[in-house]
Amino acid sequence: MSLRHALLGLLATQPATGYELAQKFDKSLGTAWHASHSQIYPELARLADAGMVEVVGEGARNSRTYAVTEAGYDEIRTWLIETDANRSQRNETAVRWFLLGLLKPEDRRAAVDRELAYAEEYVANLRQIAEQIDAANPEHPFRKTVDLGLRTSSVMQDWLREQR
Amino acid sequence: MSLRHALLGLLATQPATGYELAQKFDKSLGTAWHASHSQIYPELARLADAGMVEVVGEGARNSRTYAVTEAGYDEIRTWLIETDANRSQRNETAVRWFLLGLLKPEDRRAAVDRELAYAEEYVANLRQIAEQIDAANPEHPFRKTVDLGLRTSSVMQDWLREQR
DNA sequence: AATTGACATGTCGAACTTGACACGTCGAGC
DNA sequence: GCTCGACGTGTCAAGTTCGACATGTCAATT
Repeated sequence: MSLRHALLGLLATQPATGYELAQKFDKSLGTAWHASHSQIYPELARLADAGMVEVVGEGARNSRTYAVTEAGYDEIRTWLIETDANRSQRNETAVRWFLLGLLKPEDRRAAVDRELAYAEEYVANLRQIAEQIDAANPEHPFRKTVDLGLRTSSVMQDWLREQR
Repeated sequence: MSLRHALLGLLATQPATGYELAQKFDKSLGTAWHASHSQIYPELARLADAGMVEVVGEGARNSRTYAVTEAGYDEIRTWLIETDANRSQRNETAVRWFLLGLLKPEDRRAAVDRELAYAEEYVANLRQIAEQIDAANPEHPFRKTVDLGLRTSSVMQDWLREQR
């Protein structure tokens, strides 16, 4: 179950409320995994039961801020180093790109242009995130992942242009 | 529901049995979507009910070969050109890479080496597929997707090496 | 003749995910 | 004082996916 580790990872970077985690999923980890609040809250409760996270503060509007415990950090470490990765993927964009070759040239062009427009948007978003991180803390552990995203996006954009 | 379109896409390339489709999911489309036979058979039946695929042959061991109908091809086309992509993703490998930055240097090294070993394997597999396609039919609609895979893999390998 | 392994299809329960519904708080602007 | 929008947590039904169980065929080896 990656949701668990994704949550632990986000909390390891910085303590947060369930609400904030839901936002971070879309903002930073969204390329890798998506989860909505209806999954996040119950999973946070289970993680707290398991002693992997703990409430470190309560704020307005009944909010609870969680942080990773030692046990939680161990869980991340074990998962990354000792467990075999589940390589399962689900990427609708990739399915679409796969099927591009089945279309007639004029249809393909329309589909490719759509994808290029989206890619443009996506890269702009990544650049913005990169700037935000650089301004706040260039040593942020996720900074390098943003770079990876930018590099692969560049390859993908080139490829899409060739498919027009 | 992308499973449906993934199946239609694979069948559009070449008629196949449910069993063959399950293999192709791992072999070619596996990077983009995974589905096991327990999903594939029922979905094929639904597609047949909807008139998007039809049985074009029956072989040994009660096997049925399906092919895409005109209606099925229309469905692919409409999906690619007119529907908005669902950008949701689930990629455990990416989650792992994201969390790499949280590890201590020596731990990170171990995790990165694991990932590099897997990437090596993955690229070797892609190269083999590329050769097979080139030998059989270099114009195969999926050939270009294999190239994309190779290019992005190369970027990812470079990135992983930098994280050691 | 028996065994083994790939071929081939199918079902079912458990687990996961999504999207809608539900409730309430706080701050800013009118 | 009221309204609106963001903040914040929660549940539940419906749909999707996974893994295990189940059944049987065919070809090649022992």
